[in-house]
Amino acid sequence: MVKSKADIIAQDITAKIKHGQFKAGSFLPSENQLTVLYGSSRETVRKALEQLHSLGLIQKIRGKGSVVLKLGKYSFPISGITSFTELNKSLGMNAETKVLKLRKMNSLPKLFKAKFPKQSKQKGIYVERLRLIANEPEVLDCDFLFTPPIDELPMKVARNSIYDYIENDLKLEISYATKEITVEKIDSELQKKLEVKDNLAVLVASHSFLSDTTPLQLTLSFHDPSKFKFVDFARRQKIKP
Amino acid sequence: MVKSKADIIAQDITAKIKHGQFKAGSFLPSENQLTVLYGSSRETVRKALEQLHSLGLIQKIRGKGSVVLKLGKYSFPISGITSFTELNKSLGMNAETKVLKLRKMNSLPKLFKAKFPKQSKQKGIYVERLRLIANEPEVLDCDFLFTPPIDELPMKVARNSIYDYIENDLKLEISYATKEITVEKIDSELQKKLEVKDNLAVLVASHSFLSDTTPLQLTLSFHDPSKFKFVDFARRQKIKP
DNA sequence: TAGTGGTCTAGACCACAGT
DNA sequence: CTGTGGTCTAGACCACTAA
Repeated sequence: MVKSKADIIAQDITAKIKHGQFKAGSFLPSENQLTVLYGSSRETVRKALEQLHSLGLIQKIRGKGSVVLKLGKYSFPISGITSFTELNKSLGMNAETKVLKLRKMNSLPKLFKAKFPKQSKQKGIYVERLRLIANEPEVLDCDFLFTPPIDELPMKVARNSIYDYIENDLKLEISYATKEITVEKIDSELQKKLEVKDNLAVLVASHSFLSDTTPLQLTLSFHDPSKFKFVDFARRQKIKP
Repeated sequence: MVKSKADIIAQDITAKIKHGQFKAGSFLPSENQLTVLYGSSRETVRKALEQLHSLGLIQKIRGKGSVVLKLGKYSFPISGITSFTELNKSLGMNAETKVLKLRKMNSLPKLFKAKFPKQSKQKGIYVERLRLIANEPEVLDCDFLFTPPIDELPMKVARNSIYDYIENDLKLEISYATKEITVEKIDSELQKKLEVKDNLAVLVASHSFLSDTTPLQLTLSFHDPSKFKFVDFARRQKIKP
């Protein structure tokens, strides 16, 4: 995935915001100034700013300029498609991953059928991983990776980052996902794995796709309710149902 | 809020997708064809398509075209900033709203202080509303509307749509919000209002702002866990933390 | 080779803030 | 009035897909 000029500008400004070079509450240089600074046209600068705008890093005010918004610690990465490994790194959580299961299968495991009833029989790889933070269970991730496009999944990859493997080794482009968050009753086995008191867990069910719309993966993440937190930034839609 | 040419094109294509004129799994007309169809430049058409892309209605594939994605019933409106009233209308839920409290206050109610500790003392209007679907309690919404910009809130507005009042009567532009979803223990009073068995509720805490970054509103929504569902569409970020 | 989307440009005009 | 962001355009070149 090659980065466009607009992407580079967006990342550079993001970095400057993060490092306090552009401070929350103050204005960015004007679009014309950025045009000069980065040696590009105004439309290109505007495409870069549009990215920051939709992420909630800045607010554009007509006639005045672009204000840097103050962002909560978590407001950045949690919504969107971000792997546990990436979150771990960027938040410095020092988490641990235990791989409980990893095997190839010729059809969709029963566990998934309730949440993804429309999936036809399909080969794939099933991975079950427990995530611990400070030695306490936090999330149980159950993944089903479709074959194709994923033919093999080395144990080492499961212990580290599957996304990293898919993007950097297999050179596939993860593009989008649908997610559903609900609260579910869980059985005693799961309750034991997560070490929770109640028989409830927060379930994040997601279905992710490559950029050519090929289905890539189904995931069921069971979270300890007392530790679960989902942070989101949203803009008011112009397009309404 | 005036609509740009790109917005109109985006809405028109969205409508055509909804009405099956452009079918899920098939390709939209090419950008050049849309250029002719709408009598605009290609960049303008592309800005329209970009909106549909980020909403998850289409996927653009280089060298081939833009595919219409099939969207789940709920995938459209639920994330983002959408009022209960709007959701109710678009999903045909036939919901009912009971206003439990409505009064002006000179400082932030205690209830909010835990979730929004950084808010200074501030005048505003407190509204507490119970939402029922099929005569069963679904959500308890507690809102605090800052004064200014909101000076008055007629009872009739609280029973109907506060967002509609803010946007259409007061002509204010609601722009963005931060949200946080957690699972919380609730007291027996709240438990009674929601008519739930467990002493747990899903809490959606949000802070919304006008387009000039003026804080507008704090909301705490307590959901019956067994009925809670949050659906999201996400794209993989180019900009990473 | 022809058609698709991806990117970038230089210029134009507009609406709005602040002076 | 000047400077800001908001919109639109026409044209250019590129990378990719499919025949």
